[in-house]
Amino acid sequence: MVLPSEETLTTAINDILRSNDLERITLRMVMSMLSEKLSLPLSQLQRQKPLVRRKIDDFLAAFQGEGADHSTDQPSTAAGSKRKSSVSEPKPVKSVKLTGLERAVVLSEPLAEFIGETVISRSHIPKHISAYAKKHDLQDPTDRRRIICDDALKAALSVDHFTFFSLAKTVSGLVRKPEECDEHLQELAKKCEEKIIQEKLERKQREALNPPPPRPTKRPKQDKSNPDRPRRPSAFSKPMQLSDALTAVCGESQLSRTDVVKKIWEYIRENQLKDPDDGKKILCDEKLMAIFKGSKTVSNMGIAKFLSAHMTKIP
DNA sequence: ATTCGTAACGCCTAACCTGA
DNA sequence: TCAGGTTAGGCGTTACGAAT
Repeated sequence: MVLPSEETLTTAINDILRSNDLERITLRMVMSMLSEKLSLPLSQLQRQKPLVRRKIDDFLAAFQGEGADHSTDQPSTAAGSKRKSSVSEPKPVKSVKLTGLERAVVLSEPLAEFIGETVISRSHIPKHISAYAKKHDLQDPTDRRRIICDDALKAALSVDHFTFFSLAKTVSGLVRKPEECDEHLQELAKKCEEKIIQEKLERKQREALNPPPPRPTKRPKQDKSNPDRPRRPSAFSKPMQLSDALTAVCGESQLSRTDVVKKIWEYIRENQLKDPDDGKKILCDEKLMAIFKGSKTVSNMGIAKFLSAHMTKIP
C-alpha cells in the first residue's frame, strides 16, 4: 500500500481546513474528508492520524499568527489536539450549542403559573425557585439547603419540602420537551432558545478574553493486571453478513469476525494449505483466492486485512 | 459533591492466528 | 509478549446552571 506523502497530506488538510468551519470541524471529520479527497480507505489513513493532528495544529498556529491582532476573533477547532491535551487551545466564540440543561422546556400549568412563564431554560427553574425561597425566608434554619414550601411552592411543585439537590429531580417531573407539545409552544421554545444562545455567546466572548483555568480529568485507569476486572461486550462478537466467497469457506453466511478467523484457520488446516517451507505463509486454493483478491499466497498476518470487504452489517 | 438531561468526543476493549 | 490487521459500541468525561 502507498501512503500519501507528507506534502500531499499537508496540501489536502490545508484545503479542507480553509473550506470548512474551524469551530465545528473535528479530527474525525478531517480524517473522513481526507479519505474522500485522497481516495484512500479511512483505515489506511489511520496510520497517519498523528501526522494529520500535527498538521492541523500547524495550520491553526499559522492562522492565529495571521489574526493575532484580533484577540476576540481567534479561530478554534476540535480537530487539533485531543480534548484532554487542548489546554492552550482558544475556545470557540462564534457559535454555541445548547446543552440538555440549557434547552428550553415547557412547564406544567402550576409551575408555569408560579414562575410566570410557560417556556423557560431548564437551568433557570432552580434559580427562580431559590430566589423565591430566599425572598420569603423559606430555608430551614437548621439546614439552609432544605426549603420548606409555602402554599404557593406546594401548589407549584406538589411537595412539602425539598433540598437543592432534590429540586432538580422534582422539576424533571414537572416539565416537558417542546417537541412533545403543540406548535405554539414549540415556537415559544425556539424563541426562548435563541435568546439563551445569544446570552451564552456573549458570555463565551467574555471568557475568550479571560479564560478560566482548565479542569483536571477524573477518569480512573483500568487495572489491566486484574484478570477479573469487568469486561465489556465486544463488537467482534457481533454476527456479520458474509460474502459468498467467505460463506464458501466458513460454511455459514452469518458469523462474527472472530468466528470467521477461526473458520478460516480450520479450513487452512483441514486442507493443509500452510506453506511447509514457511509457516507464516498460506498457499491459497481457489476458495481462498476469491477472498484474498486473487493472491496465490497470503501471510498469516494478512488474513484479517481482507475480511472487511467480505463482511457487512446485518440490518 | 450533590441533582437533573444530553450531546460530543475520546478512550478502551474485545478475538484470532504463528513465530520470534 | 509482541507483531499485524480489523471496528462497533460501551463508557467516562465534560459542558451547562443553580446553592450550600
